[in-house]
Amino acid sequence: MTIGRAADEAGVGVETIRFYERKGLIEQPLRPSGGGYREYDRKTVERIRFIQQAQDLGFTLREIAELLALRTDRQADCADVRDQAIAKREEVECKIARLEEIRAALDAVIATCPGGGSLNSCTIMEALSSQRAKATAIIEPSE
Amino acid sequence: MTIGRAADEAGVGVETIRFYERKGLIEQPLRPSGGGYREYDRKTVERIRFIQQAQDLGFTLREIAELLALRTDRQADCADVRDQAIAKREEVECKIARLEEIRAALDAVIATCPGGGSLNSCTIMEALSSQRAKATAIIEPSE
DNA sequence: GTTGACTCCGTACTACTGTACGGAGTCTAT
DNA sequence: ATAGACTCCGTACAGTAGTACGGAGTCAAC
Repeated sequence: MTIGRAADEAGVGVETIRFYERKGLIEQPLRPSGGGYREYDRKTVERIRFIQQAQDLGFTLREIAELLALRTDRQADCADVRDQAIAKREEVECKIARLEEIRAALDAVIATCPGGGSLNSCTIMEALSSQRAKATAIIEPSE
Repeated sequence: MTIGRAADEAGVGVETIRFYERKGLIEQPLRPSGGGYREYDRKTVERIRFIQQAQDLGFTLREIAELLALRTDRQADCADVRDQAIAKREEVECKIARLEEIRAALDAVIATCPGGGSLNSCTIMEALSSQRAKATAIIEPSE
């Protein structure tokens, strides 16, 4: 299998494979002695699919590299992977919480906005110009 | 006020101010004729605070530049700002939904994980190695 | 009048995940 | 044997939001 074929099989671009190689996520096959094209195998394609799956779950390439390293680590056990997944869940949870804060703050400014008229009386602009340092302060004006 | 003082007042680094200047978010004060330090005023400090506030609400610098442009636009009205806020809310909503999907998928893999033993029987690794293209497929195994 | 702190300015680098480009080599089909 | 498609390889660029560095200029205080 040439790189182009492997890319098709894995559903990524050729450049993406090269990028993963540079990043050490997948090994670059040796070029046949005497020149010619590198030969990619099915395992590499599966490895790329693994990377895509993990990305879908929110793992960064760096984290995926760790997961992949575990795969070849004889000492590694399932608990290591589970720990990673739990940590990632934690992280996702934090991001959600932060975004929910932002959403609430946006809701608050939208709700008080008259929706028309000059910018001088725009409550959103006022909120942004306020001295308060935190967005959360906007939704919790009592201090 | 020198740039260092302005940075302190606004709660950012000197380099951040210079960066905003390069990006056109704030205007660089003219250097006094004959050389010397640039003079920053209170308005610039407030502009920087505005930027921070808007960032806290999830706006990118590019979007903030637009909001700032509206500020000096005589034609602009409150509805323009409101539209921006609503669009941003939409966007935040989407991000939350996507993260909730990821969280659910992580919950699913964590739940089925035995939590110990060899990697060969690790259900998380299996899930990542599966042929399915989407993370959502993991939480909805019926096809 | 000199020391130390600060500013000015351009450039390069950080992290992240790729994408694009260009010239040379190689493979396949006709 | 040659055209067209593909590969190889290094390098540069995309966007986002800064941070770091180094040498020269400037300012205030002692």
